[in-house]
Amino acid sequence: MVAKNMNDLVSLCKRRGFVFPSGEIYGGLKGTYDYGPLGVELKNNLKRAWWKAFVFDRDDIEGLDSAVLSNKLVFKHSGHETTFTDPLVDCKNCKQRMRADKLKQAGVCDFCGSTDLTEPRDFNLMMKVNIGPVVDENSYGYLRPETAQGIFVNFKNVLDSTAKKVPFGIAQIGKSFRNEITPGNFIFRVREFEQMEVEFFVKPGEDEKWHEYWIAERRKWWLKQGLSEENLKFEVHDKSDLAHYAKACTDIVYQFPHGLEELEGIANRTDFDLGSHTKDAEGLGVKAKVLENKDSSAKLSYTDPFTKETYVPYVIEPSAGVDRGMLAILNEAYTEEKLENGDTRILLKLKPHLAPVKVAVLPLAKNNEQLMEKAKDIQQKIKMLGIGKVVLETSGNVGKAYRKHDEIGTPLCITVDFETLEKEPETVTIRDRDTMSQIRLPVSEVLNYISNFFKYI
RNA sequence: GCGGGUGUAGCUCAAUGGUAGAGUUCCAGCCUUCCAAGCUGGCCGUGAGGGUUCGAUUCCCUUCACCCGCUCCA
Repeated sequence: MVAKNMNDLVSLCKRRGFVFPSGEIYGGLKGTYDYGPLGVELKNNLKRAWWKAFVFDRDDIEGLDSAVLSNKLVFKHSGHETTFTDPLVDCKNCKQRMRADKLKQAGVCDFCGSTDLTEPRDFNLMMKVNIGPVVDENSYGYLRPETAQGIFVNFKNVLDSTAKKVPFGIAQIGKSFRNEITPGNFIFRVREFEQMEVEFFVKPGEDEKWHEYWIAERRKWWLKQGLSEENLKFEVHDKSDLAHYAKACTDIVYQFPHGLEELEGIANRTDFDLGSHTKDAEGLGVKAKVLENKDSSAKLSYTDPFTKETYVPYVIEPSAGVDRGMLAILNEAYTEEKLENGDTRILLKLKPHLAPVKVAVLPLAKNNEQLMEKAKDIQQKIKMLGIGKVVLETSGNVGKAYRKHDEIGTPLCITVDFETLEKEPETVTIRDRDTMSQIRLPVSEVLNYISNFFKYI
């Protein structure tokens, strides 16, 4: 499948209420978007699918929701204060901008060879925020640049309160903030974004095996969300291109409209994180290069109950972007279909569990009170199934209503017509979004049909 | 942040230094017998600020946002 045009996706998102530029009536704010009535449903559905797969369906992962506001010591010891800063230089000759520390030759422009470069300037990617009513030079903290650190600093709390045994993981979904130098490509790169991360703690030496395991798991999960195999690729990072915390990293990349780009990073973070946040790293035999930590009050180690061996676990981190995931899913689902009469039908072929609206109930004619009453009655019954959003669709005529729900990805439309009123037992038609085919069933069977249809994969 | 481009109705697109228009969407009413039907009426707009001018959506400046390229690694 070919990547779609980003403009078509942006336009649909705006038109139907998935995504709006944030604070649009005031001109917007760079790198921020608001999710509308349908967008929030899709996003919640995606997060719920993730949470179910990794927290509910497994016994070796626990959930967490840590604070966005962070004590600055967390990001001092995580290494972000020093490494989350990019020194950039501009070439005065050809006007290109480059990472000062990644120039092919120091002091020489990669593009035109000029040596007329500006002094390196630091771009700090972390958002500093004043905390507390009194503003002074020490009253700041950070909006977390990643959810991961909230997990590491709670390692001991979770271990003490749940009696988990290594290997085990902690999962978290939440907002993170980065002063991206150049936000762009719609919701792909934004300054406020949402992550879904598992930090999976393993015994040193078993880390590479678990790394491979998680790469495979995560691939399977994205396929279940509807991404196609041909648009999903892997990229193994070069040793020279690793983040400060990682020993190895494999990205799951997706063919977005704007290019092949990262959807999720799966990193082997070694014992760098727990090692950085623990006291007495040296005494615990931490292998990663970490600085001595005199601020932490805890030993972040684990003692094997059988062998009595004490060590600082290694961490495998599958870290996915929610917003990016949603963009990938929208891109994948967006379909333009030529109809026999020459019309184009736009539809979102979303997986049922992700669809913002699960079922639309349509009275064939909205000026008929009996049809309306019956439709409302059936809508109520479907709502009681607890599958999600079920709407009564009364705009336009049936054809229009079908097209509208095609475009927002509603998998099933139930139409209440005159036959429903006339015959016993009462029947309605169920229309399938992707095939446009209809079947007629008694209402009682329809409820079963719908429950089964939306039974989670 | 730098270079280049773009901002007119929810969407797609017109027009003009002199009252900003169409299609579609949306809302209301009439109608309705399964895939964007019809009729009537209605809501909504020159991204924001300033300048030139008798008059600016149009020309100039500033700003904001978006798109493409450079750096981004969810």
